[in-house]
Amino acid sequence: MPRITQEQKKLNREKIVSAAGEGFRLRGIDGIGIEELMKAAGMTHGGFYNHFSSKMDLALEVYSRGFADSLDALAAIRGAHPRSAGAALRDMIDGYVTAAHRDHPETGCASATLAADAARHSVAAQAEYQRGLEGYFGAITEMVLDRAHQSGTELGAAEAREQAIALFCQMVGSLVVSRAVAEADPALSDEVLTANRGQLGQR
Amino acid sequence: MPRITQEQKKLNREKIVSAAGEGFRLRGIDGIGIEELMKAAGMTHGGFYNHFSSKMDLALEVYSRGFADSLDALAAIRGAHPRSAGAALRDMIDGYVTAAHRDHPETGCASATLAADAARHSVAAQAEYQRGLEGYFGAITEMVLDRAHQSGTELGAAEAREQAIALFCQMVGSLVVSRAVAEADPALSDEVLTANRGQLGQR
DNA sequence: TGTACATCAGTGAACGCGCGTTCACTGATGTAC
DNA sequence: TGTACATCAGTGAACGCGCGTTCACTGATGTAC
Repeated sequence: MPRITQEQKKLNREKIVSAAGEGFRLRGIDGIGIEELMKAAGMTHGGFYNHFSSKMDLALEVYSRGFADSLDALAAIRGAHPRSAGAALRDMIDGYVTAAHRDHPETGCASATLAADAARHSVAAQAEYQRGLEGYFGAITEMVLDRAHQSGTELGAAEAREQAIALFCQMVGSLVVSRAVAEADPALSDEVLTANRGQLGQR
Repeated sequence: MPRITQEQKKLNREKIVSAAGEGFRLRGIDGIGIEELMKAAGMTHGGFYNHFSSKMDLALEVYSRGFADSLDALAAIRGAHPRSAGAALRDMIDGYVTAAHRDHPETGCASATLAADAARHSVAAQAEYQRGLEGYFGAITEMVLDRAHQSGTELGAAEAREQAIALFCQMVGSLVVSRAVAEADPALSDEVLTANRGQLGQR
Protein backbone atom coordinates (compact mmCIF):
# COMPACT_ATOMS: atom_id res chain seq x y z
CA MET A 1 0.00 0.00 0.00
CA PRO A 2 2.63 2.59 0.93
CA ARG A 3 4.18 4.76 -0.32
CA ILE A 4 1.80 7.72 0.03
CA THR A 5 1.29 11.21 -1.43
CA GLN A 6 3.28 14.03 0.15
CA GLU A 7 0.00 15.73 0.87
CA GLN A 8 -1.33 12.58 2.50
CA LYS A 9 1.79 12.44 4.63
CA LYS A 10 1.13 15.94 5.93
CA LEU A 11 -2.43 14.92 6.69
CA ASN A 12 -1.20 11.88 8.60
CA ARG A 13 1.19 14.04 10.58
CA GLU A 14 -1.69 16.32 11.49
CA LYS A 15 -3.69 13.34 12.68
CA ILE A 16 -0.85 12.28 14.96
CA VAL A 17 -0.45 15.76 16.45
CA SER A 18 -4.19 16.00 16.93
CA ALA A 19 -4.46 12.58 18.59
CA ALA A 20 -1.49 13.41 20.82
CA GLY A 21 -3.02 16.75 21.74
CA GLU A 22 -6.04 14.97 23.11
CA GLY A 23 -4.22 11.97 24.55
CA PHE A 24 -1.55 14.01 26.34
CA ARG A 25 -4.11 16.37 27.83
CA LEU A 26 -6.29 13.53 28.98
CA ARG A 27 -3.68 11.20 30.43
CA GLY A 28 -0.42 13.10 30.57
CA ILE A 29 2.60 12.79 28.31
CA ASP A 30 3.78 9.67 30.09
CA GLY A 31 0.27 8.36 30.43
CA ILE A 32 -0.32 7.31 26.84
CA GLY A 33 1.94 5.32 24.56
CA ILE A 34 2.96 5.79 20.96
CA GLU A 35 1.19 2.63 19.88
CA GLU A 36 -2.14 3.89 21.21
CA LEU A 37 -1.61 7.36 19.76
CA MET A 38 -0.79 6.02 16.32
CA LYS A 39 -3.80 3.73 16.46
CA ALA A 40 -6.00 6.73 17.31
CA ALA A 41 -4.48 8.47 14.31
CA GLY A 42 -5.38 5.50 12.13
CA MET A 43 -1.93 3.98 11.63
CA THR A 44 0.39 1.42 13.17
CA HIS A 45 3.11 2.53 15.55
CA GLY A 46 6.14 1.81 13.39
CA GLY A 47 5.67 4.82 11.15
CA PHE A 48 5.83 7.29 14.02
CA TYR A 49 9.49 8.06 13.46
CA ASN A 50 8.87 9.10 9.88
CA HIS A 51 7.26 12.20 11.41
CA PHE A 52 9.00 12.84 14.72
CA SER A 53 12.45 12.15 16.09
CA SER A 54 11.13 11.19 19.51
CA LYS A 55 8.06 11.26 21.71
CA MET A 56 9.31 14.44 23.37
CA ASP A 57 9.64 16.03 19.94
CA LEU A 58 5.94 15.40 19.40
CA ALA A 59 5.15 16.73 22.87
CA LEU A 60 6.89 20.01 22.05
CA GLU A 61 4.75 20.38 18.94
CA VAL A 62 1.63 19.68 20.99
CA TYR A 63 2.62 22.41 23.43
CA SER A 64 3.25 25.05 20.80
CA ARG A 65 0.12 24.08 18.88
CA GLY A 66 -1.96 24.23 22.04
CA PHE A 67 -0.83 27.71 22.92
CA ALA A 68 -1.30 28.95 19.39
CA ASP A 69 -4.86 27.61 19.34
CA SER A 70 -5.64 29.25 22.67
CA LEU A 71 -4.33 32.58 21.49
CA ASP A 72 -6.48 32.29 18.38
CA ALA A 73 -9.49 31.62 20.58
CA LEU A 74 -8.67 34.69 22.66
CA ALA A 75 -8.38 36.81 19.53
CA ALA A 76 -11.76 35.50 18.36
CA ILE A 77 -13.38 36.51 21.64
CA ARG A 78 -11.91 39.97 21.38
CA GLY A 79 -13.04 40.21 17.77
CA ALA A 80 -16.57 39.33 18.80
CA HIS A 81 -16.69 42.33 21.13
CA PRO A 82 -15.08 45.18 19.22
CA ARG A 83 -16.86 47.79 21.36
CA SER A 84 -16.50 46.49 24.93
CA ALA A 85 -13.34 44.99 26.40
CA GLY A 86 -15.31 44.35 29.57
CA ALA A 87 -17.74 42.07 27.73
CA ALA A 88 -14.82 40.28 26.10
CA LEU A 89 -13.21 39.64 29.48
CA ARG A 90 -16.48 38.31 30.84
CA ASP A 91 -16.85 36.03 27.83
CA MET A 92 -13.32 34.74 28.30
CA ILE A 93 -13.94 33.93 31.95
CA ASP A 94 -17.37 32.45 31.39
CA GLY A 95 -16.04 30.27 28.59
CA TYR A 96 -13.09 29.06 30.60
CA VAL A 97 -14.35 28.47 34.11
CA THR A 98 -17.01 26.01 33.08
CA ALA A 99 -18.13 22.46 33.75
CA ALA A 100 -17.86 21.75 30.03
CA HIS A 101 -14.22 22.84 30.00
CA ARG A 102 -13.52 20.87 33.18
CA ASP A 103 -15.09 17.73 31.71
CA HIS A 104 -13.23 17.94 28.42
CA PRO A 105 -9.55 18.48 29.11
CA GLU A 106 -8.74 16.78 25.81
CA THR A 107 -9.91 19.84 23.90
CA GLY A 108 -9.21 22.40 26.60
CA CYS A 109 -6.53 24.81 27.76
CA ALA A 110 -3.01 23.43 27.62
CA SER A 111 -1.99 25.37 30.70
CA ALA A 112 -4.48 23.61 32.89
CA THR A 113 -3.55 20.15 31.68
CA LEU A 114 0.12 20.23 30.80
CA ALA A 115 1.59 22.63 33.35
CA ALA A 116 2.66 19.87 35.71
CA ASP A 117 4.27 17.97 32.85
CA ALA A 118 6.14 21.07 31.74
CA ALA A 119 7.47 21.67 35.24
CA ARG A 120 8.78 18.12 35.43
CA HIS A 121 9.93 17.62 31.88
CA SER A 122 12.60 19.25 29.79
CA VAL A 123 13.48 22.91 29.68
CA ALA A 124 12.46 22.84 26.02
CA ALA A 125 8.86 22.15 27.04
CA GLN A 126 9.07 24.99 29.54
CA ALA A 127 10.32 27.30 26.81
CA GLU A 128 7.22 26.55 24.73
CA TYR A 129 5.13 27.12 27.80
CA GLN A 130 6.82 30.43 28.41
CA ARG A 131 6.09 31.67 24.90
CA GLY A 132 2.45 30.77 25.35
CA LEU A 133 2.24 32.49 28.72
CA GLU A 134 3.73 35.71 27.39
CA GLY A 135 1.08 35.68 24.70
CA TYR A 136 -1.76 35.23 27.18
CA PHE A 137 -0.43 37.81 29.57
CA GLY A 138 0.01 40.36 26.83
CA ALA A 139 -3.45 39.83 25.35
CA ILE A 140 -5.26 39.87 28.70
CA THR A 141 -3.32 42.94 29.81
CA GLU A 142 -4.54 44.77 26.71
CA MET A 143 -8.09 43.77 27.44
CA VAL A 144 -7.82 45.01 31.03
CA LEU A 145 -6.34 48.29 29.83
CA ASP A 146 -9.04 48.71 27.19
CA ARG A 147 -11.76 48.09 29.71
CA ALA A 148 -10.33 50.68 32.09
CA HIS A 149 -10.03 53.15 29.26
CA GLN A 150 -13.57 52.53 28.06
CA SER A 151 -14.99 53.02 31.54
CA GLY A 152 -12.89 56.12 32.15
CA THR A 153 -10.90 54.50 34.97
CA GLU A 154 -7.30 55.46 35.66
CA LEU A 155 -5.07 52.37 35.33
CA GLY A 156 -1.31 52.05 34.90
CA ALA A 157 0.20 49.50 32.52
CA ALA A 158 2.07 47.72 35.32
CA GLU A 159 -1.04 47.41 37.45
CA ALA A 160 -3.02 46.14 34.45
CA ARG A 161 -0.46 43.45 33.78
CA GLU A 162 -0.47 42.40 37.41
CA GLN A 163 -4.24 42.07 37.30
CA ALA A 164 -4.05 40.09 34.06
CA ILE A 165 -1.52 37.64 35.48
CA ALA A 166 -3.52 37.13 38.66
CA LEU A 167 -6.70 36.67 36.67
CA PHE A 168 -5.12 34.06 34.44
CA CYS A 169 -3.64 32.12 37.36
CA GLN A 170 -6.96 32.06 39.13
CA MET A 171 -8.67 30.71 36.02
CA VAL A 172 -6.08 27.96 35.68
CA GLY A 173 -6.17 27.15 39.40
CA SER A 174 -9.94 26.89 39.46
CA LEU A 175 -9.90 24.37 36.64
CA VAL A 176 -7.07 22.32 38.12
CA VAL A 177 -8.72 22.15 41.54
CA SER A 178 -12.18 21.42 40.22
CA ARG A 179 -10.81 18.62 38.05
CA ALA A 180 -9.04 17.02 41.00
CA VAL A 181 -12.38 16.20 42.63
CA ALA A 182 -14.64 16.05 39.59
CA GLU A 183 -15.42 12.34 39.84
CA ALA A 184 -15.27 11.93 43.60
CA ASP A 185 -17.42 14.94 44.51
CA PRO A 186 -19.19 16.58 41.56
CA ALA A 187 -21.04 19.03 43.81
CA LEU A 188 -17.83 20.34 45.36
CA SER A 189 -16.25 20.48 41.92
CA ASP A 190 -19.14 22.57 40.63
CA GLU A 191 -18.96 24.83 43.66
CA VAL A 192 -15.29 25.52 42.95
CA LEU A 193 -16.19 26.70 39.46
CA THR A 194 -19.17 28.76 40.58
CA ALA A 195 -17.22 30.45 43.36
CA ASN A 196 -14.39 31.40 41.04
CA ARG A 197 -16.71 32.66 38.35
CA GLY A 198 -18.50 34.74 40.96
CA GLN A 199 -15.33 36.26 42.35
CA LEU A 200 -13.79 36.77 38.93
CA GLY A 201 -16.90 38.58 37.79
CA GLN A 202 -16.44 41.17 40.50
CA ARG A 203 -13.17 42.38 39.09
CA MET B 1 19.94 -9.44 59.64
CA PRO B 2 16.13 -9.46 59.52
CA ARG B 3 13.79 -9.93 61.27
CA ILE B 4 13.33 -6.52 62.91
CA THR B 5 11.58 -4.95 65.92
CA GLN B 6 7.91 -4.01 65.46
CA GLU B 7 8.86 -0.48 66.37
CA GLN B 8 11.61 -0.52 63.76
CA LYS B 9 9.10 -1.71 61.21
CA LYS B 10 6.88 1.28 61.91
CA LEU B 11 9.88 3.54 61.53
CA ASN B 12 10.74 1.95 58.19
CA ARG B 13 7.18 2.42 57.04
CA GLU B 14 7.40 6.08 57.95
CA LYS B 15 10.60 6.40 55.95
CA ILE B 16 8.88 4.96 52.89
CA VAL B 17 5.90 7.30 53.19
CA SER B 18 8.22 10.24 53.68
CA ALA B 19 10.41 9.34 50.70
CA ALA B 20 7.30 8.81 48.57
CA GLY B 21 5.87 12.14 49.68
CA GLU B 22 8.92 13.89 48.30
CA GLY B 23 9.40 11.68 45.27
CA PHE B 24 5.77 11.81 44.14
CA ARG B 25 5.60 15.56 44.53
CA LEU B 26 8.84 16.07 42.66
CA ARG B 27 8.34 13.68 39.77
CA GLY B 28 4.73 12.55 39.87
CA ILE B 29 3.33 9.22 41.00
CA ASP B 30 4.28 7.55 37.73
CA GLY B 31 7.56 9.43 37.57
CA ILE B 32 9.44 7.55 40.27
CA GLY B 33 9.74 3.80 40.79
CA ILE B 34 9.46 1.65 43.87
CA GLU B 35 13.09 0.64 43.68
CA GLU B 36 14.24 4.24 43.85
CA LEU B 37 11.78 5.09 46.61
CA MET B 38 12.87 2.16 48.75
CA LYS B 39 16.51 3.03 48.19
CA ALA B 40 15.78 6.59 49.36
CA ALA B 41 14.15 5.07 52.44
CA GLY B 42 17.29 3.02 53.06
CA MET B 43 16.07 -0.41 52.02
CA THR B 44 15.90 -2.69 49.00
CA HIS B 45 12.76 -2.82 46.92
CA GLY B 46 11.62 -6.33 47.78
CA GLY B 47 10.33 -5.42 51.20
CA PHE B 48 7.92 -2.83 49.90
CA TYR B 49 4.94 -5.20 49.95
CA ASN B 50 5.42 -5.91 53.63
CA HIS B 51 4.08 -2.38 54.16
CA PHE B 52 1.73 -1.64 51.26
CA SER B 53 -0.47 -3.75 49.06
CA SER B 54 0.37 -1.74 45.95
CA LYS B 55 1.97 1.47 44.75
CA MET B 56 -1.44 3.14 44.57
CA ASP B 57 -2.03 2.16 48.19
CA LEU B 58 1.09 4.11 49.12
CA ALA B 59 -0.02 7.02 46.98
CA LEU B 60 -3.31 7.24 48.86
CA GLU B 61 -1.42 7.43 52.14
CA VAL B 62 0.79 10.16 50.72
CA TYR B 63 -2.28 12.16 49.73
CA SER B 64 -3.98 11.93 53.10
CA ARG B 65 -0.73 12.63 54.92
CA GLY B 66 -0.05 15.65 52.74
CA PHE B 67 -3.43 17.22 53.40
CA ALA B 68 -3.21 16.54 57.12
CA ASP B 69 0.18 18.23 57.25
CA SER B 70 -1.09 21.26 55.35
CA LEU B 71 -4.07 21.62 57.65
CA ASP B 72 -1.71 21.47 60.64
CA ALA B 73 0.37 24.22 59.07
CA LEU B 74 -2.75 26.33 58.57
CA ALA B 75 -3.75 25.81 62.20
CA ALA B 76 -0.27 26.86 63.28
CA ILE B 77 -0.51 30.09 61.30
CA ARG B 78 -3.89 30.87 62.84
CA GLY B 79 -2.51 30.07 66.28
CA ALA B 80 0.34 32.50 65.74
CA HIS B 81 -2.14 35.34 65.17
CA PRO B 82 -4.81 34.90 67.82
CA ARG B 83 -5.80 38.55 67.58
CA SER B 84 -5.92 39.27 63.85
CA ALA B 85 -7.38 36.99 61.22
CA GLY B 86 -6.25 39.49 58.61
CA ALA B 87 -2.62 39.04 59.63
CA ALA B 88 -3.06 35.27 59.57
CA LEU B 89 -4.45 35.40 56.03
CA ARG B 90 -1.57 37.57 54.94
CA ASP B 91 0.90 35.15 56.52
CA MET B 92 -0.74 32.25 54.76
CA ILE B 93 -0.53 33.94 51.38
CA ASP B 94 2.99 35.23 51.87
CA GLY B 95 4.16 31.81 52.96
CA TYR B 96 2.52 30.05 50.06
CA VAL B 97 3.06 32.27 47.03
CA THR B 98 6.82 32.25 47.32
CA ALA B 99 9.91 31.39 45.30
CA ALA B 100 10.99 29.05 48.10
CA HIS B 101 7.73 27.12 47.85
CA ARG B 102 7.92 27.07 44.07
CA ASP B 103 11.48 25.74 44.17
CA HIS B 104 10.74 23.00 46.69
CA PRO B 105 7.67 21.09 45.58
CA GLU B 106 8.96 18.04 47.43
CA THR B 107 8.07 19.61 50.76
CA GLY B 108 5.27 21.82 49.51
CA CYS B 109 1.52 21.85 49.09
CA ALA B 110 0.04 18.60 47.82
CA SER B 111 -2.65 20.42 45.87
CA ALA B 112 -0.17 22.21 43.71
CA THR B 113 1.83 19.09 42.90
CA LEU B 114 -0.60 16.20 42.91
CA ALA B 115 -3.81 17.71 41.57
CA ALA B 116 -3.14 16.58 38.02
CA ASP B 117 -2.36 13.06 39.22
CA ALA B 118 -5.57 12.96 41.24
CA ALA B 119 -7.62 14.03 38.25
CA ARG B 120 -6.13 11.28 36.13
CA HIS B 121 -5.83 8.52 38.68
CA SER B 122 -8.36 6.58 40.67
CA VAL B 123 -11.47 7.93 42.32
CA ALA B 124 -9.93 6.85 45.63
CA ALA B 125 -7.20 9.43 45.19
CA GLN B 126 -9.81 12.04 44.35
CA ALA B 127 -11.70 11.14 47.53
CA GLU B 128 -8.60 11.89 49.61
CA TYR B 129 -8.18 15.09 47.70
CA GLN B 130 -11.77 16.03 48.38
CA ARG B 131 -11.39 15.55 52.12
CA GLY B 132 -8.32 17.79 52.08
CA LEU B 133 -10.07 20.46 50.05
CA GLU B 134 -13.05 20.58 52.40
CA GLY B 135 -10.62 21.13 55.27
CA TYR B 136 -8.86 23.99 53.51
CA PHE B 137 -12.08 25.65 52.40
CA GLY B 138 -13.55 25.44 55.88
CA ALA B 139 -10.48 26.84 57.61
CA ILE B 140 -9.96 29.68 55.15
CA THR B 141 -13.66 30.57 55.23
CA GLU B 142 -13.43 30.94 59.01
CA MET B 143 -10.41 33.19 58.65
CA VAL B 144 -12.21 35.38 56.12
CA LEU B 145 -15.26 35.61 58.37
CA ASP B 146 -13.11 36.43 61.41
CA ARG B 147 -11.33 39.16 59.51
CA ALA B 148 -14.61 40.73 58.42
CA HIS B 149 -15.94 40.54 61.94
CA GLN B 150 -12.80 42.07 63.41
CA SER B 151 -12.89 44.96 60.96
CA GLY B 152 -16.58 45.51 61.46
CA THR B 153 -17.44 44.59 57.88
CA GLU B 154 -20.75 42.98 56.97
CA LEU B 155 -20.09 39.57 55.33
CA GLY B 156 -22.39 36.59 54.77
CA ALA B 157 -21.16 33.02 55.28
CA ALA B 158 -21.83 32.08 51.65
CA GLU B 159 -19.90 35.08 50.33
CA ALA B 160 -17.02 34.31 52.72
CA ARG B 161 -16.81 30.73 51.48
CA GLU B 162 -16.87 31.91 47.89
CA GLN B 163 -13.99 34.26 48.61
CA ALA B 164 -12.09 31.52 50.42
CA ILE B 165 -12.44 29.09 47.50
CA ALA B 166 -11.37 31.69 44.96
CA LEU B 167 -8.44 32.70 47.11
CA PHE B 168 -7.25 29.12 47.45
CA CYS B 169 -7.56 28.41 43.73
CA GLN B 170 -5.60 31.53 42.89
CA MET B 171 -2.82 30.48 45.26
CA VAL B 172 -2.66 27.02 43.70
CA GLY B 173 -2.80 28.40 40.18
CA SER B 174 -0.04 30.89 40.79
CA LEU B 175 2.27 28.14 42.01
CA VAL B 176 1.39 25.77 39.16
CA VAL B 177 1.94 28.42 36.51
CA SER B 178 5.14 29.79 38.03
CA ARG B 179 6.58 26.29 38.26
CA ALA B 180 5.81 25.59 34.62
CA VAL B 181 8.35 28.21 33.54
CA ALA B 182 10.69 28.23 36.55
CA GLU B 183 13.72 26.87 34.72
CA ALA B 184 13.10 28.32 31.29
CA ASP B 185 12.33 31.88 32.40
CA PRO B 186 13.04 32.60 36.07
CA ALA B 187 12.17 36.28 35.69
CA LEU B 188 8.71 35.53 34.31
CA SER B 189 8.24 32.89 36.97
CA ASP B 190 9.09 35.42 39.68
CA GLU B 191 6.76 37.96 38.12
CA VAL B 192 3.89 35.49 38.29
CA LEU B 193 4.44 35.10 42.02
CA THR B 194 4.85 38.82 42.66
CA ALA B 195 1.74 39.72 40.68
CA ASN B 196 -0.40 37.20 42.51
CA ARG B 197 0.94 38.21 45.89
CA GLY B 198 0.19 41.81 45.02
CA GLN B 199 -3.36 41.13 43.89
CA LEU B 200 -4.07 38.71 46.73
CA GLY B 201 -2.89 41.32 49.21
CA GLN B 202 -5.57 43.71 48.02
CA ARG B 203 -8.39 41.44 49.10
C1' DT C 1 13.99 -17.27 83.82
C1' DG C 2 15.23 -20.29 80.13
C1' DT C 3 14.47 -22.97 76.00
C1' DA C 4 12.41 -24.33 71.40
C1' DC C 5 9.96 -23.06 67.77
C1' DA C 6 7.03 -20.28 64.76
C1' DT C 7 6.86 -15.85 62.63
C1' DC C 8 7.94 -12.47 59.43
C1' DA C 9 10.80 -7.98 57.71
C1' DG C 10 14.26 -7.35 54.73
C1' DT C 11 17.13 -9.32 50.68
C1' DG C 12 17.95 -9.87 45.95
C1' DA C 13 16.83 -12.61 41.99
C1' DA C 14 13.18 -13.36 38.86
C1' DC C 15 8.81 -12.79 36.15
C1' DG C 16 5.76 -10.51 32.90
C1' DC C 17 4.45 -6.70 30.81
C1' DG C 18 4.42 -2.35 28.34
C1' DC C 19 6.96 1.14 26.56
C1' DG C 20 10.13 3.92 23.27
C1' DT C 21 12.75 2.91 19.56
C1' DT C 22 14.82 0.27 15.57
C1' DC C 23 14.66 -2.33 11.43
C1' DA C 24 13.90 -5.19 7.20
C1' DC C 25 10.38 -5.18 4.07
C1' DT C 26 6.76 -3.62 0.67
C1' DG C 27 4.92 -1.31 -3.01
C1' DA C 28 2.99 3.12 -4.53
C1' DT C 29 4.92 7.65 -5.52
C1' DG C 30 8.11 10.88 -7.36
C1' DT C 31 11.60 11.82 -10.78
C1' DA C 32 15.07 11.60 -14.39
C1' DC C 33 15.52 10.77 -19.05
C1' DT D 1 3.98 11.42 -22.97
C1' DG D 2 6.05 7.20 -21.59
C1' DT D 3 9.36 4.30 -19.23
C1' DA D 4 12.79 2.81 -15.53
C1' DC D 5 14.40 3.44 -11.34
C1' DA D 6 15.17 5.54 -6.81
C1' DT D 7 12.73 7.03 -2.83
C1' DC D 8 10.36 6.58 1.27
C1' DA D 9 5.70 6.21 4.30
C1' DG D 10 3.50 2.74 6.43
C1' DT D 11 3.76 -2.22 8.30
C1' DG D 12 4.60 -5.34 11.90
C1' DA D 13 8.12 -7.94 14.21
C1' DA D 14 11.83 -7.33 17.29
C1' DC D 15 15.03 -5.28 20.80
C1' DG D 16 16.23 -3.44 25.36
C1' DC D 17 14.96 -1.49 29.18
C1' DG D 18 12.51 -0.29 33.38
C1' DC D 19 8.74 -1.00 35.99
C1' DG D 20 5.31 -3.22 39.48
C1' DT D 21 4.99 -7.36 41.60
C1' DT D 22 6.23 -12.13 43.29
C1' DC D 23 9.01 -15.41 45.58
C1' DA D 24 12.42 -18.47 48.02
C1' DC D 25 15.50 -17.52 51.45
C1' DT D 26 17.62 -15.83 55.88
C1' DG D 27 18.04 -15.07 60.53
C1' DA D 28 16.63 -12.08 64.33
C1' DT D 29 12.37 -11.40 66.91
C1' DG D 30 8.31 -12.77 69.29
C1' DT D 31 5.99 -16.34 71.87
C1' DA D 32 4.46 -20.60 74.07
C1' DC D 33 5.71 -23.63 77.52
